[in-house]
Amino acid sequence: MTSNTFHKLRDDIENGIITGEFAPGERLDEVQLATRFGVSRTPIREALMQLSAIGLIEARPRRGAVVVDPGPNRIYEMFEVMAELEGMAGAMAARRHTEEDRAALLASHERCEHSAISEDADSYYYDNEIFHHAIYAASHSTFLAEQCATLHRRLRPYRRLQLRVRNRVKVSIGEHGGIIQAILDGDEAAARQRLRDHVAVQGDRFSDLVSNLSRRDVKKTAWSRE
Amino acid sequence: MTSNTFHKLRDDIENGIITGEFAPGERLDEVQLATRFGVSRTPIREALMQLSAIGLIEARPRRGAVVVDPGPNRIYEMFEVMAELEGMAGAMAARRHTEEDRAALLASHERCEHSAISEDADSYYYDNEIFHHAIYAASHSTFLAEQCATLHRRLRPYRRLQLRVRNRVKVSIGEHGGIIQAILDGDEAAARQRLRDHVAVQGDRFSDLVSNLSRRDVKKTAWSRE
DNA sequence: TTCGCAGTTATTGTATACAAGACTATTGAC
DNA sequence: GTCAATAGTCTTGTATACAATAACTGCGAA
Repeated sequence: MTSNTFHKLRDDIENGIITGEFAPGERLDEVQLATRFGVSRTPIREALMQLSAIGLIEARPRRGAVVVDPGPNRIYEMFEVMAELEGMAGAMAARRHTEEDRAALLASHERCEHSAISEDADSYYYDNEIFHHAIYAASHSTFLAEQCATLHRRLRPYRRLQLRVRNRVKVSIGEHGGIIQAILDGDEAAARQRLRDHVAVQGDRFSDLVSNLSRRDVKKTAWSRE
Repeated sequence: MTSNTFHKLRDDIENGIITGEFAPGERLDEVQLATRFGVSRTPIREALMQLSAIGLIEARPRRGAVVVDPGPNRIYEMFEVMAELEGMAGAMAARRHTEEDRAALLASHERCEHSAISEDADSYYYDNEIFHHAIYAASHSTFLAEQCATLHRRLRPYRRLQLRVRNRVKVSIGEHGGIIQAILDGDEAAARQRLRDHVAVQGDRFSDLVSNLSRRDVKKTAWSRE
């Protein structure tokens, strides 16, 4: 548990970005972060380097690091790729899922239904992640699972925005049911297609996303006046 | 041109890994690299941090960094994902390519044919990269293009191994022709399918890959005796 | 009043010094 | 003779000091 110092820093800052504590476009001051976390600048810099490599922040030479602010277009592109990767994971899961995968999928699906009924947005959000990770695991491709998990994580904040749309949770649950069935039936094509559609931000959902983004932007500018 | 010091370091080490100068499993000593590049340990560490975040090296706490050694299985998985992403890029390129994209695709294809005829393996390898990047660009999804480029880069060494297989270059050129045609015809499904098949490591090609990998391993152990 | 230049300040980039954990070798005991 | 424990060394992780550059502010001139 020694070098977890810097590892923990990385996760903390990453979480700060994902939760919106560090708003997109915000400058990340090294000494400020250092004093905040009670460490020197060195481990902070190393954490920022990693985040920069992942693409969460942009390190401009001699000008500090800022949280990247992907425009609606780029966010849409990210969801597009995510949809394709999830579809792929679904197809592979349909072909390769084991008895344990089947149990995990069903269990996570039930938990999602439970949270949806209790209308607890946060717990649904959490259980939804478990559901998707169960699919990644069932694909039995560790590399694909990692790629999916990484992208899923990066899209977290926007996924969260989407859940605010009226009835989205209910619709989502219904889609989950169809996905589970396709996977357990071993129907690759259906699993791929349903997961693609489930993840993709198409039609109305895109305008909903943009609308939510701009609402968040207002809050961001309010913050930046502090 | 100021902070390019560390940026250059990162690229240099990355290149060293990709070209095989730093063999998989090899330990990367910080002071050794520092003296070699004539800098202090600090920028070296920052470069290693980025490579660790990308997944090219594994940083074990207090025990140094080693070049990751993906087994045949993982390499296969990476090609699988690459095939899917390239197929996606091809489908989007078929739908969205502009007149400039068309020109770039045809030009890069011709260059590939030229290198293939002259049987210059290195220049074919290089022109092949340009061809694929032309497809990424034609997809007009910057995020997808970035993802493809990153994965393409990581698979470089293994791609190179594959070209050593007899007749692979000739077959590859033929596939390129079909891909170009599908894209320019606007045939999304065909473009996706042909690119998938072109990239995927299926059937004999997988055993060829494994065979070449083990041959490389022999060379690696020979190196490590130096 | 506004634009431009220069000096100052503040922040990043790099080096070095110090601390702490892991590997190794040697010695002692069984 | 072999195994284990301890001391020593080596390497990584962190802090601090110094250097260099970009941003800012203030002053002056057009």
